[in-house]
Order: sequence, then C-alpha cells, then structure tokens
Amino acid sequence: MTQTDTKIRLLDAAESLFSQQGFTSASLRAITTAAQANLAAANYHFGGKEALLSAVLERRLLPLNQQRSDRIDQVLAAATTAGTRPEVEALIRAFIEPTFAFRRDKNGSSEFISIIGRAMTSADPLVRDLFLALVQPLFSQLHQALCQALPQLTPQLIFTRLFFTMGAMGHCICFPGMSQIFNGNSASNPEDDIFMTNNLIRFVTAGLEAPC
Amino acid sequence: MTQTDTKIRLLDAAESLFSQQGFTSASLRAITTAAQANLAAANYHFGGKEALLSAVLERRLLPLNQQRSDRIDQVLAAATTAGTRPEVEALIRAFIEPTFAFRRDKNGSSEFISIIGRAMTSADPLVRDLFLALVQPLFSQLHQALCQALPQLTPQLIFTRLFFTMGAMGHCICFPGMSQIFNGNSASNPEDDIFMTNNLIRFVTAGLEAPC
DNA sequence: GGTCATTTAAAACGAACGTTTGAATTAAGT
DNA sequence: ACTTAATTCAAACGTTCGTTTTAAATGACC
Repeated sequence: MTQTDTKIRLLDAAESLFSQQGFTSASLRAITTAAQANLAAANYHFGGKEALLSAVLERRLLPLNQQRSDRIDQVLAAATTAGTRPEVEALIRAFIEPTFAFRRDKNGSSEFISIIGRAMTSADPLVRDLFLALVQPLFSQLHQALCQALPQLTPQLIFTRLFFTMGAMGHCICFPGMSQIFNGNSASNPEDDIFMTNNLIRFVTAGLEAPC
Repeated sequence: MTQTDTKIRLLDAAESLFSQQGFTSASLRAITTAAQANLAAANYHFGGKEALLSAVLERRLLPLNQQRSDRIDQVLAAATTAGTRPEVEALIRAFIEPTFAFRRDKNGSSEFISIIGRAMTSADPLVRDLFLALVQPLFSQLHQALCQALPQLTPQLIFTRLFFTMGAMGHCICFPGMSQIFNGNSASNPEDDIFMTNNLIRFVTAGLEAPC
C-alpha cells in the first residue's frame, strides 16, 4: 500500500462524500474511514480539508475543461475553414456534451459532477471561489465564441443568457440520478442521460438564439 | 418586548443567516445573537433548528406561492374567456415576476429568495424535502397549464423543459446581488433586476417553445 | 397585590468537528 | 544490514455545535 494508493483512495472517498453531503457536512473522519485511512492522513497528504477539496476539484476539472475547450476550438476552426459563423448549437454541444459524457464514462466521476453543480452557487465563498477560478477561462472562451455566433446580440445580453444556460445545466447535474426521473425510470441508464442532454441543448440553444 | 417580537426577530435573523451561510453553517448561537435573544429562545419558540428553518420557509413561501398560483389562474381564466390557448410567456411571467418582485418589495425577503434558490438543489435532504413539499403543488399547476399552452409537446418533454426553467431561475436567485453584475453596476438597483427578469422570461419562453 | 403561566436567562450537557502531536511502522537508498 | 526518509497510527488538543436544564424575570388576570 504505497503513498499513491492512499492519496487516490482519499480523493475518491472525498469526492463521493463531498458529492453526497456537501463540503461542510462531510467530515474528515467519514472521508478517511471510507478511504480506509487514518484520520491524520488527510492533513498529512493534502494539508487540510480545504486543500483536499481543491485537489478533488482539480483532478477532474482540469482534464474536463481541456476537453471542452478543445471542442469549442474545433467548432471555431471548422467555421473559419468554411468561411461561416460558428453555430450556437455546435458551441453549446461542445460545452455540454463532454460534461454529461464525463458522468457516464469515467470511474467515480458521476458523483464528481454533482459537486460542481452545487459549487457554482455554494453559499460558502471558499467552495464557490475555488470552482469559479477553475472555470473562468473556459467561460470566457465560450462567451467570446458565442459572440461570434450571435453578432446581432450585445455581448452583455449573451453574457446574461449564458448565465441562464449555466443555471439550467447546473440544475441537471446536482444529482447523479436526475435524468431518469424524466422517463419515470428508477435505475440509471445512459439513454435517459442522452435524452436529457439533447433536450437541454435544444432548450438553451433556443433561449440563446431568441430575438432581442 | 413581547413574545411575538422575539419570534419575528428570530425569523428575521435566521432568514438572513441561512441565506448568507446556509442551513448547516449558520449556527443557532449566531442567529440568536443577531436576534438579540437568548440561545435557548430558538428551541423554546420553534422546538429546534429544523423547525426554525421550516418556519422561515413557510412565512415567505406560502404567500408567495399563493400569489404565483393566482396569477397562473388569471392567465388560464383569461384564455378561457377569450376562447384561446394560454400563452407560454404569460404563464412563465406569472410564475417568475412575483418571485423577483418579492425580492425588491418586501422587507428582508431579498435574502429569503436566495435560500429557496439553493434549497432546490441542496445536498441536505432535510432542506431539499422541506422546500420541495412546499412548491410541489404550484409546480404541478404550472406544468398542467403549460401542457394546455403547448399541446404539440408531450407532458414528459414539457416537464423536462420546466425542470431546465427552474434551474435557470434558481441560478439567478442564489445571490441577492446577481442582477447588477450583468450591467457592471456595483450597487443593487431595481432596473438591473427588471432587466434580468425580462431576459430570463424571454430565454426560457424560447426554450419551452422550441420545436420538438 | 397576589397568583399563575409565559418568557428569558445563564450554565452545562454530550457529541462532533479540524487539526496537531509524537511514537510506531514501513519503505528506500547505500 | 543499517541509516534515513516517508508514512501510518492512536491519542489528545481546543472549539463549536444543538439541545437541555433550572432558576429568574416578566407578563396577564382576578
């Protein structure tokens, strides 16, 4: 049982319990117990509870943001090659699809996604600022891309509507099993998730493209 | 200083601190101190912290929901009189406008609104269920009304899109001073709030009316 | 003014929290 | 095998929490 093992088990346990109970309510005792580690291990490996949250966020969010950023760049590059404006739906899809795919594919990250769903509007400025600092560049990138796609709208209005988009999406990812309730299913399955994702994309695209 | 005085001061202080710090982080000690009451007063007048939250929610939410419900009924009645279908925008406006007007008008309730913005997606099932039980009838009423307004869409799809609507709106009310950042203002003012409200109504109306 | 219920007050309860300590244990390097 | 660094462990630190208790103060009513 090496150092890396314990660190990863701590990150996994923290991710799961932060997701289920929130940052404040999930105690280091519960996290270290779930990770089969000693209570002091969290402070030894990360330096404190806040630093543990930071590590949990960065482990998943940095790769996810890179993926979303790359897809936005691909949409912009294709539009440039074709000599057209980027399409709103393609940009929104580039942003939203990886987020929900992340929840289906990676191990344990289905619970992570609900952390960021709540971090966005957390009452705790510590949690909120940690998250916002990590997504701010991506948010600006998407905003600028949407300004290209919607030249008839002011950047201010696009900003406002992008804010609504974040709200609609954040609401969907606050609970791991949100998508299945739309179809009345009790067990989680990929089809429900894809149904919700496509409908969300259609919804916010229509909202973003609404006449001024 | 009568009993009513203390109860009201406790509700006001709890509302403010629950809003700023969340249910778990806001302690009864901080609340009773802010209310200029003894620590034991919260348990004496309400029976416990959970019951205090319940009282805080009911005090504001019952009148607000009545107001929203009445306005939805008015839209439906007007459509029936005119022999037409109710309009989506009118129904959404009936639901959203009182919520934001509530924030501007009533004393102290600007902070309350951010409580319900977060309660909707709270990780704490106690907070979440308390809120959901209070809004479920109104939610069903709005859903049924929207089904009348959008007969070409399935109730299931309308439900999904109404869920997105709740997310977009909930995101806007999580912070008292959210509306002003759209216009770059530092101080809160009614115009920013109305700007956001109207744009939110336009955004979700377009999303709800999007072709299937 | 005296009686009784209501409300306020100070103090303490046990439990849970994040963090720290110092010794014991394990792994790594020579 | 020995030394040294890294890791794990049990225990305790001081704080804060929601709640309860018991007495004092305040109110209403006859």
